[in-house]
Amino acid sequence: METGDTREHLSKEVIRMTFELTVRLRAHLDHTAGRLDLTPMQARALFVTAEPLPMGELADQLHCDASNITGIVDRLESRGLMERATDNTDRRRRNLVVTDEGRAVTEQLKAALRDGNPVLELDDGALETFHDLLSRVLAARHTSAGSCGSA
Amino acid sequence: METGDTREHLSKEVIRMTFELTVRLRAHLDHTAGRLDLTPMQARALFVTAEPLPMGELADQLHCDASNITGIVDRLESRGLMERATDNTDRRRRNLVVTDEGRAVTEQLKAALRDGNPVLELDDGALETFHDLLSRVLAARHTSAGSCGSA
DNA sequence: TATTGTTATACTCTATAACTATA
DNA sequence: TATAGTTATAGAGTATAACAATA
Repeated sequence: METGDTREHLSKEVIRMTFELTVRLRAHLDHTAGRLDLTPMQARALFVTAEPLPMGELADQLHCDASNITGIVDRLESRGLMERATDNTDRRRRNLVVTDEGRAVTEQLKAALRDGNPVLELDDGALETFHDLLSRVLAARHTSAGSCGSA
Repeated sequence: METGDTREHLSKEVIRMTFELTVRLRAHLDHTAGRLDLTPMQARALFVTAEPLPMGELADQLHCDASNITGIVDRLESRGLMERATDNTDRRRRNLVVTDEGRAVTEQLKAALRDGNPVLELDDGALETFHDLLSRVLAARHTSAGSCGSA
């Protein structure tokens, strides 16, 4: 058996499993968000907006077009979970700020996300190893098709 | 420092990172699918339908309501990538079968999914460890909110 | 009576393009 | 002229409920 074949086989398996993990974690997030009366995108927006940030940056972090953010934030704002603050240094910008209620919901979301998360079934040692591997994977720069670039 | 605190801290970090990984892999899948003129759900349907399977089972695997499958399969069928076959043992069922062209597209998809996948940046040893950990995570049964159960 | 898949409905997400207001 | 955000639009995903065909 050649090393290339092993790597090839291993890669295919890992691709399949990361796909499966992604599907499962996505279902977990969607379900958890639903229990808090949040759509998946609303939950992700809250999750990501720890510090005030302009709308375009939220679009980047959520990997979607800026035009979508308007509606998503509209709905969060109408529920009092988020607000648009004006930026005095550049009055085109609207800085998104999570309200107190929004922060409370976000904390509920994070707690609920821990319950039933399959990753946390791992014992301490394995969890630590998993942590290290994730750090390395996430540290790697996006290569060809990482983000929604044109190319 | 107590063990519980370490575990707690580690858990939070791992949750945050799996969330980030999920977002990134999802963007990667969506972008890759788009390059093959597939919507994300169409890509997932093809990915999952290696063996013929009834529509309800596809709904389960895709974690969505059965009513959505009709439209998704309609569009795949109109492109000649998938077909509805009648099941002679139970004529209510329609078994989904990927056509030759559908299989070709699926192979393209899988190959494209490997390119630029951040997980494959890992070296052989780390990849193997990651493989083992994923196996353990995926083997764990869904607990509270794993699937879209009522509860 | 229960199950498989469809249809109808209403809402959300999605990208594209054209627009406003700032810079 | 370029950028941040909005609006309009059309297509796709989403769950719910009511329905047909079959079991």
